[in-house]
Amino acid sequence: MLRLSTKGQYGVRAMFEIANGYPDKPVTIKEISEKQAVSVAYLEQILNKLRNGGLIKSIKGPGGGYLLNKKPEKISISAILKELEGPVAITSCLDPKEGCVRVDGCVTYMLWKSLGEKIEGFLDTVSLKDLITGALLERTAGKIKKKA
Amino acid sequence: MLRLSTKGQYGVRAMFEIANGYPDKPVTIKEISEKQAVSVAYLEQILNKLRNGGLIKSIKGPGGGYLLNKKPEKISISAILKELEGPVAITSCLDPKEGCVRVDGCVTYMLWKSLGEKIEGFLDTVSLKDLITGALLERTAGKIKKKA
DNA sequence: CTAAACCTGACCAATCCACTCAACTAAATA
DNA sequence: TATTTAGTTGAGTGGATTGGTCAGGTTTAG
Repeated sequence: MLRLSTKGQYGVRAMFEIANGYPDKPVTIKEISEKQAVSVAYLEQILNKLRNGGLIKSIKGPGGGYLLNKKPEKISISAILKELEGPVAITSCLDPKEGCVRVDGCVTYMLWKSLGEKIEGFLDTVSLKDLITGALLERTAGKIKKKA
Repeated sequence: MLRLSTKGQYGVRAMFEIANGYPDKPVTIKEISEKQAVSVAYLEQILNKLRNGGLIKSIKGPGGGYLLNKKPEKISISAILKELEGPVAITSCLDPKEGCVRVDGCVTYMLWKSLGEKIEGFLDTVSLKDLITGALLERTAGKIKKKA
């Protein structure tokens, strides 16, 4: 359950590759495609969205490619996923584009809302830099492990 | 992103209705259907899975219906959702039925793994009883709110 | 001016979702 | 034991979404 689509997954991996060129070495689609094993055509779709969202910028012509638009530590996983897949919305009631029809379902409403907030809270705290430096390993070790 | 299917959503709502009959008043599919606005035929599928999973039991014939198999506080939302939709698996690499093909993708692997654990951890701590008593409201107030 | 590189939109196969339908079996009660 | 209530099972289906591809642009450096 709660599977993330490939767009989101590939998007994060692509951002990771682009981050490796930070701050001034443009990374081409072809490079990303080869390193992450995703087709160029599909990557174009994904990178286009990320560019429109202001997370990356592109340089055309020979020697061109993609660059981060902000520092890696300023780009959260949450921001990447939101650009590609919209906000976290466990249920349709919680999707800003839809809404809650049944009012007496409020007990479960709070449940899904809480879960969504928890997920978003977590993704907000992880940045591209954390991905690069492997900071996630330490963090999760401290936060998730139950046994000291 | 990360939408839960209706099976999971309806399943939790159905369990909530059945919990209202705990410990000995069987709740019929029809009642659940009416109160939760879900078709009888679809509920049959859902309740069947939950019964096979040992979360509820059924009594046939007149006066029959569905009953919880355990105390409401012993049934977690996590257990309900797992029965209906399988384990949390943000990516296919984390699905026990599939697996990780690319090894160098381990940075994102940890990311999705951590997220999955966080989600599961949360769903484990919420029980049907919490849903009934509204305990979720207090809990989330304490856990999620950042500002004291 | 041409090749490298990005941009755009149409298109498509396959899968999954959210159900419905039809027919069956088991239990209770009259 | 006949009837009725109620759960059981499996197949089927229309529509939406996913996960891409393809063809043909346009822009820019050299």
